Amino acid sequence: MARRTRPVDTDPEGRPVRRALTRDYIVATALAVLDRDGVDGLSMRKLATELGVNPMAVYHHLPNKAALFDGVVEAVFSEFLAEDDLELRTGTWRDHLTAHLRRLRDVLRRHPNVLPVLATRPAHAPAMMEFGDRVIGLLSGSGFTEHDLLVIISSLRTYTIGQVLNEAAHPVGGAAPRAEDIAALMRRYPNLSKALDGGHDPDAQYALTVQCMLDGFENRMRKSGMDQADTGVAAGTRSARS
Amino acid sequence: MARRTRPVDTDPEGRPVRRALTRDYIVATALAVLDRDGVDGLSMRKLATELGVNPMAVYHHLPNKAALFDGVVEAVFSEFLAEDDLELRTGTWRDHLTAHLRRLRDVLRRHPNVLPVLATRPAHAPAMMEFGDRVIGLLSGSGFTEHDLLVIISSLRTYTIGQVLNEAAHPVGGAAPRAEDIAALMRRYPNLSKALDGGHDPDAQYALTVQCMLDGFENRMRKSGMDQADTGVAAGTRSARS
DNA sequence: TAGCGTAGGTATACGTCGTATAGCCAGGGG
DNA sequence: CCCCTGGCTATACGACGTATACCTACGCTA
Repeated sequence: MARRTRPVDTDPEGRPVRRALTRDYIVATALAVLDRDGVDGLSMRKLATELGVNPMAVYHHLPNKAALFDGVVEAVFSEFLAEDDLELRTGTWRDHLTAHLRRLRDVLRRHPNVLPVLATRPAHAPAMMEFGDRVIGLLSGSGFTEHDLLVIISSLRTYTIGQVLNEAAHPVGGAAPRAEDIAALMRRYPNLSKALDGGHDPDAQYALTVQCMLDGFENRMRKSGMDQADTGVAAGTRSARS
Repeated sequence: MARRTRPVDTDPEGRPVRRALTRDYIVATALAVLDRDGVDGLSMRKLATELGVNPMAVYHHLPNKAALFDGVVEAVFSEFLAEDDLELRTGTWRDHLTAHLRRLRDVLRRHPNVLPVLATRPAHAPAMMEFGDRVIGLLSGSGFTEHDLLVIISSLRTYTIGQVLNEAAHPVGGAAPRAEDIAALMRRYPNLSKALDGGHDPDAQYALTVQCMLDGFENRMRKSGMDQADTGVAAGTRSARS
């Protein structure tokens, strides 16, 4: 491998075979490897060969592996923010928040292998702050204080990430569980079994919990109805059971 | 090291210096090391020297490191269940649930370094199932269906774990952030800054969010008031702002 | 009591990991 | 023209998880 030592190598037809190495390109490749091979499958050395480069080359753009992980998490949030920008801003504050969270959940579910990394890197990701800031700005006229909006959005974000993490269930040290073992184990718990017969729909559980949380926040924190056409939403959607 | 090859070595006074090696003893030692040195500080080799034993000895009691992590998580949950057993069962369903969650949160906060491991190992821990099962049984007479109770308890558990994980903020790949950097970064987001002046109390946020979630669940899912002395709790605690 | 299987430890080794250190080399500014 | 510097390579080190093989005292049966 690496028959030539030149910055731009060429394939037999003479076209460049290796892109210029930048931080963004490295991070994007790392995200792809992570999606494909999981957390334990992403090593600096494998990343380097994926880039067609010496392992140490990466260290000229990123100080260490932790910074690489930071970059990957940031990339995922950037993906979310890009999608989020496309949405129009109509409807009630509840519509805004639920749509926001749905997009967040979609992006996270698209990268299940990033979740263990993302979930343990909470507050200091700039994209995460961007997330909070824009939602607070968006809903600042809806009758909540900024502080309350921060509580709302960060609690919902925490729950959303945790829920997607639960559904993905990719333990950080390897060792995926087998579904039948779980089922066998659960038979030992009668109340759990009773709660689970008739199946269990995680999507419905998520949606229901979010609506309940919004109800609760509105009930305790909302000062008055400053939002247009937004009265009685909680009561009106009482029938929205799964 | 290991001057004698016998299962029980002795110190100069002749007392045994090494306890018998069992799965439980290994797991307990691993938990102690994890608490002290963090996830990246727990290796099979360090654990073995901590036990005064050859690295491979551990593999006679646990198949691999993932199983060791499973055991540690199980041990933490067992700690929680032991404390939980001591509590009396009086008061309303809200009292039960909030007390339950407070104990869970306390135990988790006692082991911040276990959190990244625990949070990525969600459903198949027997102690976690025990958790759900007993709460469902405890609250089965409170006007919720078993299925709804499962939704409630698992959502609250997910939020609780995520919140403690956020507060601990120990990223899985190393790289702890510095508080001043976070503050500097936050100044770039005006809405966030406005929301955070006057300080931010994570305990209050947690308690408030839990109460709001309980309000919401009660509002949408509770059939009738079968619990004693429990009517109007949500409205009655409206003034319990932080 | 002699023999032996086995449980539970040790010894050694392999391949992989993150990354420190040092060298190499083309492009550009004096 | 020469040298500095930025970006890549080469090599090396120590730690990691764990496969494999070996050893040895204990408890069983005959």
